[in-house]
Amino acid sequence: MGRKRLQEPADGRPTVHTVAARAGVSIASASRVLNGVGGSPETIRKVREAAAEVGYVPNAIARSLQSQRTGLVALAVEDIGNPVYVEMMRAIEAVVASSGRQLLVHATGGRIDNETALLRRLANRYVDGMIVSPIRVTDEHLTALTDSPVPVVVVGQLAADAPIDNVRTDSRHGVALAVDHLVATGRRRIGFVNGPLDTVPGAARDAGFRAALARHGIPLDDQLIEVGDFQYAAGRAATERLLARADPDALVCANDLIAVGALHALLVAGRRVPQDVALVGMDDTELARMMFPQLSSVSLGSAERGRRAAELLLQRIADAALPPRREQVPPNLVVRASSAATLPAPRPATGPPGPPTTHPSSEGVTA
Amino acid sequence: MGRKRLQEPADGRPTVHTVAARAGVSIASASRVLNGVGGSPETIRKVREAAAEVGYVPNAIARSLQSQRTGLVALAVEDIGNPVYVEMMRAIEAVVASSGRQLLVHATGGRIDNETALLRRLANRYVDGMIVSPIRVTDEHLTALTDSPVPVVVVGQLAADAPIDNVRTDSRHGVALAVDHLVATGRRRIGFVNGPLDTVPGAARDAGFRAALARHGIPLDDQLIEVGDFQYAAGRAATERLLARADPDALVCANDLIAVGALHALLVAGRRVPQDVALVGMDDTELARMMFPQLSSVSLGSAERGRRAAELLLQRIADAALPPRREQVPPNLVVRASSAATLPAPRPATGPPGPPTTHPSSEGVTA
DNA sequence: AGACTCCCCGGAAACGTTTACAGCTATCGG
DNA sequence: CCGATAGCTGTAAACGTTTCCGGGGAGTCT
Repeated sequence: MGRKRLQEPADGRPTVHTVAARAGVSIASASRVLNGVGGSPETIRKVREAAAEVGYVPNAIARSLQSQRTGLVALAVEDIGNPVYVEMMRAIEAVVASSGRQLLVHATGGRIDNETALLRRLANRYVDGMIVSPIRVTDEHLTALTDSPVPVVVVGQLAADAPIDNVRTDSRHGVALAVDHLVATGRRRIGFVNGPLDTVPGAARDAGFRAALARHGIPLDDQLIEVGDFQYAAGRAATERLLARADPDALVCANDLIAVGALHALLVAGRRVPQDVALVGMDDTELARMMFPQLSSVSLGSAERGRRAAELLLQRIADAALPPRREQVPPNLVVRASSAATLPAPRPATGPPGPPTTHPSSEGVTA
Repeated sequence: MGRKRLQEPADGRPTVHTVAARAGVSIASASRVLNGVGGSPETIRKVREAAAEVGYVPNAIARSLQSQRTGLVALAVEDIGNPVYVEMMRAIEAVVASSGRQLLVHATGGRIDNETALLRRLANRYVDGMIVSPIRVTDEHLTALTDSPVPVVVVGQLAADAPIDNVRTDSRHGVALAVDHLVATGRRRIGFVNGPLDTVPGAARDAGFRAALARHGIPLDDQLIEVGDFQYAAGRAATERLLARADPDALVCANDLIAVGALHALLVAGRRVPQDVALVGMDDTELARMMFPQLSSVSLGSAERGRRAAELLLQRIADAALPPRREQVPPNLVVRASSAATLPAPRPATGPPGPPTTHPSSEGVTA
């Protein structure tokens, strides 16, 4: 004499049992109709009616428990305030949404323990997959990535033999594009404001800068290199330090936030941009176009990388047996007003400045 | 002769059954030990050991189904690229994380159908609660809010009698602060670049601007008012249109993105800021401090509003019977270089400009 | 007419966890 | 020495859904 299951939970919300009882069918039939699979016309009508009457909405958790997927995809980035991640997130969100899933965003603050903790928590299956863009990578990190219980795609540099889906760019080459451009327009005392050297992007950009100078036969001057965080304030402070001890005629910045900080520092110091100092940022975010003058910037294809990472992830979710894949998005220099002048005019003592130099607000020329 | 339940699922991941079997105890005991409630020392040792050996991680979905909560909180904003929402999100995330929950971020794009759809989906119980900052509110929207099945907190203006937790600011008064400041420093031809008038913030700011001018006895000049989106590009375009037909000596902008666009348009047009045109933004985001000159801006306490909204939400999740509450965060003008000059010097035909005016990069003075 | 196919339906199992309940042992107090 | 009590344990139900499986009815073909 089994006691009949409660039709209506205490909190009053209808379940499939409520609907089934009201329609006078079994929960199996009700479920089938609600999922649009099977059911006679009469049953379909009755169930639909009952569902509408009680305002039935399926419980996503119960559904997930049954189907073993949550319809959630996570994205973990260092700093959600950095426009480059906003662009990447937008691209990812578009792909993810088109597959009927939702995006969960985590800010790791670049702290590595934070990120490994996140990877560990993946094991509890709350998301179907994760895209992570780590700026520091340790061995522990790497093992957490490789034996993650849910699919993971990494955006960024990764050891060559790591069997992890990976979409990267070549930021070494990106820095080279910037240096080539500056050298070609007559700059020689080229400074570099970088992020922390113990990060993957920081190290790559540093190597790229040194190699590019060497290729042009320009001796490296340590006084022209500064390091800070990948943030506006750090970029501004680093540039102030650099200007206090050296006199660059161009500045390459490791990302756009740093470049904006550098621009601020240059203008405060009375340098004209680009006449006295040419400026090139990196990431080509919206921020670069907002500045006056507009900033030249090396696009690392963040939106494209995001889009591809999302596609890789969706494919892997669909088929876990896929071999690990690796995609690469080439960097691309966009020249704007901040580095447009061809050569640094010899600094006029106090020349007749005329009307304020009208910077062409050009939309930027792709190199 | 009931067939024994499978100990190990096909996908090989350990469940509490696996652990229990390995430890030689019942799943109930295993669960109790793993949750730290009860268990003899011997049982505790055995279960802990077994769990460690098989690398057991509890399945969050099953747990959620049982406990009726997911540990997820959603935030829905119009544009994730707007720094003001980034600041709000950071504040919310801090509170939410300190309660052991995670934040799910939705970008609605300001499309209202998108937002109501989101509210509907809430009924599937995928999150424990939601913070929403709508820029347009319809009746349908309002009913979706009021009879939402999960707790909702609204950040922004709302009809006075809506029984919904709500934290707001007084952006009318915010605009008034800006206008007062500009009038006090000698400006008279004050322009206004607003967002769409069919949005709640757009309408409030418009009303505030008109009221403030009236209070100072300054006649309203429609030529000095422009409207666009709450975005950089729209702000720049709107300012260009405004400058083409009028000659303001100050500009109030409905948010910082618009203000940055306005700054760009002003500089391209050869206007000096603040000497020719004083500029005041709104929201006081990081962006305002990045610009050169740094932008004065009316802080609407977005971080504070976010923090309070998160706290309201957590309290309501804990106790659904609470009466609806309403909190208010006062606006606050921060004066920086973009509106620092006390009065507009009569425009020199072509005066001796000397070295580029060194804008003090002051940290801003709170009014 | 009988066998076979096809479709629909309902019962019940399953997803993995927590927890109410009852039974057991051991300890302690009287 | 016996009863009460406290603490631990295992069985089973519950969360809400999907889905496997077997039964039954209607239709069709031989």
